Amino acid sequence: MTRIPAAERRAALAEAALTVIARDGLAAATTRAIVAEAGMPLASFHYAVASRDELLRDVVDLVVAGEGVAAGSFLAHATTPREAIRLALRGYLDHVRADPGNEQAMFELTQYALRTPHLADLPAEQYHRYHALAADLLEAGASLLHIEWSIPVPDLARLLVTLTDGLTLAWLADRDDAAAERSIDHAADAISAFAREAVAA
Amino acid sequence: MTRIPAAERRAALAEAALTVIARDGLAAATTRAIVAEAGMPLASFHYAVASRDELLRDVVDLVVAGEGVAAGSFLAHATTPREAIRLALRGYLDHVRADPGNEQAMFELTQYALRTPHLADLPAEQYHRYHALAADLLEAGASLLHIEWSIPVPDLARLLVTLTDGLTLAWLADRDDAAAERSIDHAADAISAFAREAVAA
DNA sequence: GTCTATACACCGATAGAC
DNA sequence: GTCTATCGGTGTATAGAC
Repeated sequence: MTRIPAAERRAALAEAALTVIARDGLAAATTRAIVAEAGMPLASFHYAVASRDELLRDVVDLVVAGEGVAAGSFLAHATTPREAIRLALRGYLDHVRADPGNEQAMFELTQYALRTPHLADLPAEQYHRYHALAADLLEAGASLLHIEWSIPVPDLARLLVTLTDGLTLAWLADRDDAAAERSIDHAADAISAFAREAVAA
Repeated sequence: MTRIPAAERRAALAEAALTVIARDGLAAATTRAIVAEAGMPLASFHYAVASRDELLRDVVDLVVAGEGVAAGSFLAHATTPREAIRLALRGYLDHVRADPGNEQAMFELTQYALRTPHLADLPAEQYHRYHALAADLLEAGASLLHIEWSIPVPDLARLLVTLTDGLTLAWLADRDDAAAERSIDHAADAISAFAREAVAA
């Protein structure tokens, strides 16, 4: 077989692991299932990565990075804060509906990491990045709409992530599209109350 | 050994399973770990219950019932809608902080059930009961404070559960008490905007 | 360097002794 | 009815042939 650098194999294994977790769940993501998905022999696994838990660390990085890409480009068409929040949350829900397995994978990984001593630091970092991402979006939206937020942006960012997590969990549980959209509309009403006209610079 | 009815053993096993899951995680809740916790021989497991998955069904019932008990008695001291929401969410967060393992157990069970064909119907039922519980609390609060909600109570109930789920996930991930309390304060501001003076009956 | 073959622990579930 | 002993299968990880 061809010679493939270990770092490259490692990345391919992380991708394969995410595919398996999204499709079949974390419990089904055994080393055997992962190498089968990646088209590698079993022994390549521990050649490229120290342990299954170490690979899951890479997978979390992968998921968080992907979430960042999905979050942008909703604000472009909004003309009011309420519409901006509503479109952002709708966009997020669409993203979840289009690929529920990926979102489930994220929750399963977070819960597993919290229970695993070697990975216990991961969820805090993961949420720190979510909060930073939400804060960036809020700043961008404010500048675009010439408004400012009446509470600190980090606080509002956390509240926004709280809403997306909660919306996702409820939708995953009951798949009630109409109820989810009503939640989003009400949440947009509530959150946009924190917007006010910007004072001139 | 003494003769113990199967139904009683079944209940004892569900309690033991919840203890193990809350302490060590769902992955660690093997049939062996559960019977060890319950002080029973291994064979008693499949004598009392058809399969491990069937027992997990009982465990979800147990968790949901427990959640119901924890939710009451916050409203008693509130004099405004904002305070009512704030105290309810604070009370919930205190409950999570006092026993994080129990809340983690709930999330792990929900995600597992979604992945398991025989249990796939459970999460919808579970969230239906959460939503009903939240709706009851909102009705009680409204009657106590002589207000009414400006959006349908089921909608507001779902939004409230969304917030508790999101708050819990973020706190489990980063254990940031101060940030969680700020989220609660802002959420209470936002949600209490849906309260208005009641029209006389 | 790469992969086949295997070690060893633990899983859910049950047969069969008491 | 109750429990000990065990089955068949799968898990992570690795030794050793190529």
